[in-house]
Amino acid sequence: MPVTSPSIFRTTYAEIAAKAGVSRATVSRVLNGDDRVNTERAQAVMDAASKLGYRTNRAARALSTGRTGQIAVVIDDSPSVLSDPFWGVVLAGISRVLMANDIHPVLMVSPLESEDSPIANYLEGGDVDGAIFLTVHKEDVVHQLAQKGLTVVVIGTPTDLKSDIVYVDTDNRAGAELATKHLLTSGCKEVATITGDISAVAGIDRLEGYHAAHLSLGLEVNEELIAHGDWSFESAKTLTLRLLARHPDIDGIFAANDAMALGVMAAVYERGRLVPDHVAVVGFDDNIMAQTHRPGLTTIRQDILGLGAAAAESMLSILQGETPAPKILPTELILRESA
Amino acid sequence: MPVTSPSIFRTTYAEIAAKAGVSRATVSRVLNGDDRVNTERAQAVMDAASKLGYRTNRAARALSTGRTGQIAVVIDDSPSVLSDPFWGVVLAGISRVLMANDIHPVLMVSPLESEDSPIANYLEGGDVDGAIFLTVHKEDVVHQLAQKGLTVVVIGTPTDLKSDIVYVDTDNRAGAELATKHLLTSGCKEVATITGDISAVAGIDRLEGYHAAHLSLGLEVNEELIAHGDWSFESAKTLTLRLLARHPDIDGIFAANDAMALGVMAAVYERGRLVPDHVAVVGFDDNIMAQTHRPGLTTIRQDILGLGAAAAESMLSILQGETPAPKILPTELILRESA
DNA sequence: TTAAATAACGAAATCGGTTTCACGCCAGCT
DNA sequence: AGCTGGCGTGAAACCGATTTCGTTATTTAA
Repeated sequence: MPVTSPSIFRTTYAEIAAKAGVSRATVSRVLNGDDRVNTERAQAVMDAASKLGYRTNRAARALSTGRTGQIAVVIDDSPSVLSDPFWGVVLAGISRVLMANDIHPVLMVSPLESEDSPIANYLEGGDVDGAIFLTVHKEDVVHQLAQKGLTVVVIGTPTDLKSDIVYVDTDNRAGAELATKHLLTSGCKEVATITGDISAVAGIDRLEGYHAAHLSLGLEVNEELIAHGDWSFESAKTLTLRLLARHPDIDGIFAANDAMALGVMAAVYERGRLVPDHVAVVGFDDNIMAQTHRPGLTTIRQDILGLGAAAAESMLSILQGETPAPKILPTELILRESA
Repeated sequence: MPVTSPSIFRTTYAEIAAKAGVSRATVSRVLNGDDRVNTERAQAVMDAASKLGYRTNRAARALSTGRTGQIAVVIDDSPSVLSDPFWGVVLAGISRVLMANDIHPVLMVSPLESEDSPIANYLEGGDVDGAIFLTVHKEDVVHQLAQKGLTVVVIGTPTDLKSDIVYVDTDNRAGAELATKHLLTSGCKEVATITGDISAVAGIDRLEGYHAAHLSLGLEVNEELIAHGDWSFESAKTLTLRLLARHPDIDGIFAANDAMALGVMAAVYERGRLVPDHVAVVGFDDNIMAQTHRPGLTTIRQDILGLGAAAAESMLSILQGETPAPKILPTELILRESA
């Protein structure tokens, strides 16, 4: 056993019990807020506990109660998802809420391909009380895990809405509508869009918002102005070049996320045109890139921190035995120079 | 007790023991690779275990061994550190290595102000085998924790090098030297620098690199060309405006990180000058902003994923009873348009 | 005034692995 | 032949908190 002793000092119920002159059972009762204990004794226990610097041994508690006080946060790192600042902020939101409730997030960065990948296996192992999924991995795997009794919350709307999986999401549709309307009502005649991945619900919803904006303003959508990207800077850049070549009169573009909006702008400049003078651009997310880019990107801000917090709250709520409804968070138009 | 039963199925040693016709002790020995067990029996145990879908109960093991198989990853979220993609990637690196060793990272996003903040308290509680600190919080707090027996690894060089705390870092000095040399040897005559926070070692080291580059080329450093920023876009922008006003002949600027490099560029444009034509700019980090910005930012790439991985490896190494040396990771110059 | 109910509390079992200890057995030694 | 030394194994103790189950002591109801 090549192991050094982690010489961290711990006091146990036994010591507190001895010092306070009660049994371990009573110590447990007091420390867990059971009010049926004689006031003086309770006080004695509290005193002893704080004097001895007691800290509960979570492993022991977990073994005894079957609750670990830990929630897995699962991130699919296909290429390198965490390099997107978005997820970092979501993590912060989750962490904040969980920690406030004395629950610890266990980070698992790894693809969750199949039902018997190491992660799935671990999640079933009962070493966490639940799992929050940050990107919709194989949705069916998540389902299977839920089926097996794992408490699950996903961030992002599931494809299969009939499933009763609890989720939280940004109001992508309304946000996209807001963005598109802004372009349409601020002088643009020909507003194109670069969509995200259309196999993802977020991608679909943001496209629907684009449609909805036209509809509510009594305008027709020209299907030729819709180009299907994949959320990436590069895809947006190429698609925009193509769009502009075919439709030189385009004067506004809604990109389904900020990274693509930057790609759009890069393309616009490459064609020798200016943002927003010739082509106005609106993005979606409001991440740092949107703020530091020149010209500043007009975009839809989602409450990312709130998204994480909401997911954590839903998780806690389920763990309390409630059945929270899905939460859809509102968005906000942030005006900068690009539109 | 407002609690639902997490109905996850578990099999225990007892069941395996029964099925294989041995004692629990033997099951434990087999499953932990003790080779002193009769081969046939061992095989029987293995079969039974896999047939029953055994998964070890980490809480039970932790209680028994005193090792939890968990490492805290502590992030100071003063403003909102996680919105910097840098840390997300570090996290991924840590996670990858740890998971491969069946150790789980527990995320703690919270300021670690004092020795008795909730986090410090938790870390002392022994519910993790060690802690990796992502931004150097109050360095003395980390020391105190180490003193109390917590196994500690920090990312970033500590101010107090005499302390024997294990750390990993990027070679900031060499990277900065590389950046500055690139500017000096590609035609720039007046190369300024916007430093990072000089109270941080990374800030100091990158400034030293700037000096070293001049020195090794036999050039004098003009102290007036050094402006002290705080890593932020804004600080760099204001400082650059001031520098350019006072020294119009500046034709190259090394910014101590990418965010500031973008600030520098913003300022340069605002003065009506062009990058790299009039002023060449080099950053440090190579984050997404560097890649998506126009013009592309020439910068120093650090191996961020490797940084996290190295930290995790050092942690594992300490846990094995070894005493790893600090690791300093090399950097690389990435050429784009800005210089 | 007595029986039944209730309150306060401790002894002991429990959660599921790990580890010490002792026992039986066989090989190798004198 | 009689010992010593290992080896393989299981019984049982143990980690620390929780919880059931009784046992007293104190009320309340009859």
